[in-house]
Order: sequence, then structure tokens, then C-alpha cells
Amino acid sequence: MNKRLIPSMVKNEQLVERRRQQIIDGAVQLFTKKGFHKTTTREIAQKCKMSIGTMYEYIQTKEDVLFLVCEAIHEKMESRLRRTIKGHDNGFTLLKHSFRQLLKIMDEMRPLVLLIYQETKSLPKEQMKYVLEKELAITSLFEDVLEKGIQDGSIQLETHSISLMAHNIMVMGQMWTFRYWSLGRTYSLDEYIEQQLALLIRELKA
Amino acid sequence: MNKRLIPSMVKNEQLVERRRQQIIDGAVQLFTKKGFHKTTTREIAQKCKMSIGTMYEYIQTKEDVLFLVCEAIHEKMESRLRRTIKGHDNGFTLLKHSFRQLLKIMDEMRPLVLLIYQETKSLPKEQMKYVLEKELAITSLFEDVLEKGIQDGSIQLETHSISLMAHNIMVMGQMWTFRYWSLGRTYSLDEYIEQQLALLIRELKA
Amino acid sequence: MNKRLIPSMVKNEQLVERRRQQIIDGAVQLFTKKGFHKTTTREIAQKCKMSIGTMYEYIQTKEDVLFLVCEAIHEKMESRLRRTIKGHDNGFTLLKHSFRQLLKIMDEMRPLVLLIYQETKSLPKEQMKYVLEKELAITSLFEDVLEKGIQDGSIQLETHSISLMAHNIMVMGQMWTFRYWSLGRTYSLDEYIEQQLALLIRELKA
Amino acid sequence: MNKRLIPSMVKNEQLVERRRQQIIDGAVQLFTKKGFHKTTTREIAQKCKMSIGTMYEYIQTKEDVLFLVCEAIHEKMESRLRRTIKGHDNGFTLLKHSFRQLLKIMDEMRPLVLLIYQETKSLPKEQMKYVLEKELAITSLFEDVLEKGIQDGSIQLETHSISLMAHNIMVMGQMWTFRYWSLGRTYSLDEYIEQQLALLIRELKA
DNA sequence: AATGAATGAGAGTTCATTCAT
DNA sequence: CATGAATGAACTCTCATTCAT
Repeated sequence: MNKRLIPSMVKNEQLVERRRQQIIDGAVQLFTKKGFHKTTTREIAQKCKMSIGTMYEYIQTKEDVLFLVCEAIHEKMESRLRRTIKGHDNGFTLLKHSFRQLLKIMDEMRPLVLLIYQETKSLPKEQMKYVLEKELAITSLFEDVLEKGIQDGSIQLETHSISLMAHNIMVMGQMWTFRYWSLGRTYSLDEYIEQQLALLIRELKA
Repeated sequence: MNKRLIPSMVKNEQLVERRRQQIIDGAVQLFTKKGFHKTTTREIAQKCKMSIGTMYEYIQTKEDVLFLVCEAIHEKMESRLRRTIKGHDNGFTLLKHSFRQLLKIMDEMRPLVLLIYQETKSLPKEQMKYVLEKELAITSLFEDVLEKGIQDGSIQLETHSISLMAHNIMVMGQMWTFRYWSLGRTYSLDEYIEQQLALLIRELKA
Repeated sequence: MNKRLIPSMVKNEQLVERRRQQIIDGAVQLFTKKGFHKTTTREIAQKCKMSIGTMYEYIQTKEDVLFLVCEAIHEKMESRLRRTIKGHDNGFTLLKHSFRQLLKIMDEMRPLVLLIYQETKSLPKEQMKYVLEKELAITSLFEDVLEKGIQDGSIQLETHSISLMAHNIMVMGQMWTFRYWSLGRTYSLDEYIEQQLALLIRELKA
Repeated sequence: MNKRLIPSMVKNEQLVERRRQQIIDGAVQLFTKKGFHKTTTREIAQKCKMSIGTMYEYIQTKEDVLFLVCEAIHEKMESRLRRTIKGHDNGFTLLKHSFRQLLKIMDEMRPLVLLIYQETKSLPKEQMKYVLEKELAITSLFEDVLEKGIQDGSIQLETHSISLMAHNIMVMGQMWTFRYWSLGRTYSLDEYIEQQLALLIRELKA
């Protein structure tokens, strides 16, 4: 998956996989705590319990580590979301369910989501593009849910607004992470979920 | 205003004001283009047409420049918004008007808003707090509008949702900057405004 | 030959011979293109189609590779030269013939000769000494030719100048490689040969 | 002169001149002793008695130091040579005189000349070109002497051989440095000069 | 005999900040 | 009040060599 974008000196693919996971695990801790720029490559290597030399066998630049981290976070988020967006009688109940799930995931992954949100811009062009595409892919999961609801008549929404509404939903999720400093003072997670959901329902049941 | 947070070596207050404006103007150009971390103090000084030595008479650290810039951006945004949120028969029409204005301002200041959203985290604690407070202050402008609409009966919204709705409105504005890479492909500014407004109205006229 | 100077971990002498030839062939390509210092051991191993581990079974340090290469080049040059310095009626015609041959060889081996000329200094003391001795041995081939010419009366040269003249001849050959950037613009190989020969003859027929 | 090729961060030109001289003086000692590649920037800075940071205010890369050094050596050689190639009754006596001078200079500057001959190849393209041009300029000093001798009848040489002969003369000079390991064992400087001169005269008085 | 992952000292370079002028 | 040369700690990345498999 990331082989195209990040070549490794090491040939054994399983080893590469394993070591990169090690790197990701170490880097995530540091990046979420201190940010990408204030973390040094030496610190990362130390945290992963490998020598710098070894680390650089599996990446080419410090930005590569950031990319691996962003990719892993997105991957995790997408898979958790996909697992949860399933079944249900109609689109509307599915939407309610998946919105709640989205927010639970966002809450659990709060520092990670924040990380992506704040550091994506530090990626080189091509890798940034890749990350943004992933973001869109996740957003489109909600397009599917909305579409289903429109078709089975449980959701009222004009077709040309589907994409925008999906964006809005994702952003409502991200908001909880990047405005937590304020929202978290006023609302508990459940309060936030239910109030946003109430507003959402007004839009979709008008 | 920033005197408390950023002391200067220079006594003459007017001069300080003038020089800092110079610094802000230069730094904004560089920060929006290359980001905070990839901009050097030397470059900033050069862009402001002063020596580094002189620049450091008016600030203490590189982060101070970032703070000055963030503050200036917020100041500008708030004053432009305040100027526009005035008059009107009732809260509802005022809201529509001010939402449209918000987005026009966001669009014009797109790179600046993005800058705040990406680099605020690089500020030292205290200065960050100050910037976030300003963010809240701007958000509360919309609380006032909503409140007015509720009181004159032109807006239907439960009191405990006012704050959240104000946040949502601000985020809808910011979305246009930080998701422009995707939204900008699908919608023109006016399309974006009118579609978001349509959804908003459903929530407030239910 | 190089066994004394460069021990190998491997016992089978024929294998050592074969592998070292492989190393030389790969290294020569890289050294002539990028120079010794800008070539990495990894690159060399890759070019030779063996692992670094294997390569290090046959050498001890990177400098050893350089030594092997220098030695091989000298060996090749000497054997080609020896093959050609034979027969002929008298010393003078032999000299003319062998000078022409020297330059043809130098021209064909231009990048290799340049390599020796530029990188010998990077060898460790003892190996450098060995290489320089080889250089002298080749030079002395021309001493023999001159001596023959003096004895048969076809060349006029004082005995104490024989060594110097041999050096001059060798340098005339090397010049063609290390001043090729200038000489090559002005003269073709044949022109260069004939003009230098004309000057040489004036010295030896005075 | 080198301002075009090596920009400095420092504006005061005299200071640049002075500091660069300092850098050259320090670097020459190290380069002649250990070679360019085995000398570190830190060692250079230390030898020049400035901090690395300061040194890098006056250069951009380590190669720049090498260039400054090569340029300085050539400059010195040229000026010393120019000063000496003057006056005299006719071209022939001038040639003899200047050949002797050339060799005295080469001998005094032996390590420096060797340095140029071994490290020029490590320069980046453009700077290498510049250095080689300088080399040609020095060579052409001898073309002028030969031309003078031909015109006043004191030297017999075909016009189309002037350039080649000038090259030969330069190379005879350089030989003394890069074959000193052998020539120095057999000849004293004066012996070398006089014997080479004797051969030269045979060519030019035929 | 062959492999290639692991190592870490050390390389070149940058840049926020200071302070003598 | 203005200047800009000086500083050096700290950064990212490289690569010759080793050694367990």
C-alpha cells in the first residue's frame, strides 16, 4: 500500500510491515504529545527501540514517518467505521447509528484525529494528496448512507446536497476534536451527539 | 493589547505599533506561503525591510511573531464581521445576512484563516489560550444573532442549543477554508453559501 | 599477488580470484563515473550482483576495493604495453612504435587512467606504495627501449637522462587523459601523437 | 571575483575578503595534510578560529571552501609567474628564465599544486570549469613567451605546436609535484630543472 | 560460503537569538 | 534606536562495517 510512496532498503516485506508498525507506534505517541516539528528523528528511533540507522532502513525522510502515521490513523478510522455501518432497516436509522458511532470513534481517537488535522500540511505534495483522498473516501461512506435513506424514503434530501451533507457530518465529527477545548467544557460526548443529531434530523426530515 | 503578552525593548509606543504592523505584514506573506516552521526569522526580517536585530527589539521569540499574526487576523475578521452584523427587521433575516457575510469574509481571508487553523498549536500555552478566547468571542457574535431571532420569534431553537448552533455556523465558515481543496472543486462560493443556508433554515424553521 | 595485501575470509583461491574480478568489474564502472568517495559499498555490491556480506568476505575495507581496481588497471596497461614492445630493427623505430601504442592504450583506457591518477592518494600507505612501484615498473619499460636505442646508436641521449626521458614519455601519455578536457578540443588522438612524436624525435636525434 | 560563484550572507565586502582569507589559510593546511574528503567542516572552522556558524556565513557548502582554496592557489601561482616573466633580450632567454622560475614556484608550492591536481575533480561542475579555465590562462603565459621567441627568431617552433609546447612546459612543472615521490629520489630540484631545460632546448633549437 | 538487517558515530548544514558597535 | 556579524546547539541523514542466521 505504502510501498509505492515509501520505498524501504529492506527486502523482507513482513519485516518491513512489522518494523513500520513499530515506528508508527512510537511516532504517534511523540507526535500527539509534542507535534511533528518538535519531535526529532532520534527521539522517534529511541521510542521505537531501534537505532536511527535501523529506522532509516525503513523510511527515507522524517516526513515519511508522518505519512505512515497519517495513513495508519485513517486506515484505523475507516475500518472501524466500515465495520459499524452495516445492516439496519432503513437509511435513516442507519444514519443515526453511524453518526453516533462516528462520534464515538472520533472521541476515542481524538488526539490522533487532531494530529492529522494539524500536520497533514507538513507532508510533501504527493503524500498529502494521498492522505486527502483517504479523507474523501471516508466522507463518501456517509454519502452512501444518505443515498440509501433517500431511496428508501426515510431521508428527505435533494440529490445535489448529498455530498455537502456528508462533508457536514464528517466535520461535525472532527469538530469534536478540534473544538474540544471549548465544546468539551459545555457538553459531554453524549450530549454533543444527541444535540447534533437532533439538528441533523430536522434537516433530513423537513 | 498585546503589550502584556509581548514586551518590547522600545519605549515609544507608537513606534512599537508601527513596527509590529510591519512585522505582521511581512510575516503573513511568508507564513501563508511556506508555513510557520519553514519560515526563518531572517526571512521575516528581510520581508519587513528591517534588520533581525531591529526585529528582535519588538519581539522576544519567533513564536511572538506568530502570535502577532494570529491576533491581527482575528482582529480583522472580528471587526469586519461586527460591521456587518447590524440592523435588520428580525433575527432571522439578520442571521441569513450575517452568514452570507461570514462566508464572504472567510473566502477573502481564506489563506489567513487556514494559517490560524494550522499554526495556532505552535503557540506557547498562554498565547494559545488568548487566541482561542478570541475565537470564542467571534463565535459568540452568532449566539447574539440567534438569541435575537429566538426572542422576536423569527427563529425556532431551544435555548440550550444556541451555543452549539453558533459553533456550527463558525465551523461551516471555516470548513470553506480547510476543505476548500474538495468543496472548491464541487461548489462555487455562492452555491456553497446558498446550500448551507438552505440546510440551516430547515434547522431553524422546523 | 594481492593475497599478501588483502586477506580474504574465503579459502578457495579460485573462488577468491573469480569473486574479486566481479568486484573489480562492478567497482570500476562506479568509480569512473562517480569517483571513489561518492560511491558507496552498497552500490558496489549491487553492481557486482552480490550481497554486501559476501563482498566483505573477499575484502576488508572499502579502500581494498580501490586497491584491487588500481592494481587491475595497471596490470592491464602493463600487459598490453609489454605485448606491443617487441621486435623491430632498432631502438628508435621501436620507440616510435611503442610511443604510438602507449597513447592508443592511454586513449582507450582514458577513464581508467584518470581514475588511478585521481584516487591513488586515497589508498592506505602500503597499498599506495605498491601502486606507485607498479607505475615505476611500467615507466622502466621505456627506459629499456631508450637504452636499446642508445646502444644500437639509433638514439642520442646521455645516460643520466634515460630515466627522466622515460618519465617524460609516460607523462606525455598520461597528459592525454588528465588534460583531455583541453587537448581533446584542439587535437585528435593522431594529431596529438604525431606532434608529440615530432618533438620527441628532435630531442633524441639532436 | 568569487562573489558570483560563492555568495555570502555577510554584506561588508572587506570583512568577507578577510574572513575568507582566514578560511583559506586554515583549510589549506588541513587539505594538504589529510585531503579534502577526510577533513571535516568542523576541523576547518576550528583551524580558522571561528565557529562553524560563522564560517557558514561566508560559504554555502564545504565544496565552496575547496573552490576558494583552489582559486587562491592558482591566483598566487599566476601572480608569481607573471611577475617573473618580464624583460629579457629575446624570447629564448626569457623562456629559459621563466621555465626555471616556474619550477622554483612549483617546488615551493608543491603541496598546494598537488592539492589542486588531486581535488579539482571534487568541485561542482561550474566551479571546476572556472578552475580549469584558470589553468589554461596560466598555460597561455608560456604560449606568449614562445610566440615572442618565434618572432624574434630565437626559438624554432612551428606555429601549430605552440599550444602543445606550452602544455608540455606546464606539465613538466606539475610533474615535479605529482611524480616527486620518484623524481625527488633521483634528482635535486636544480638537476631536474637543468636536465629538462637541456631537452627543451634541443626541441626549440633544432 | 552467502546473506542482508542492524548499528551508531559522525557528517554537513541550519537558524533562533545575542550583543558589541 | 538600529544594525548585522557571531554563535553553537541541534537538526536530519549517511554509510562502512559487523554478525547472527
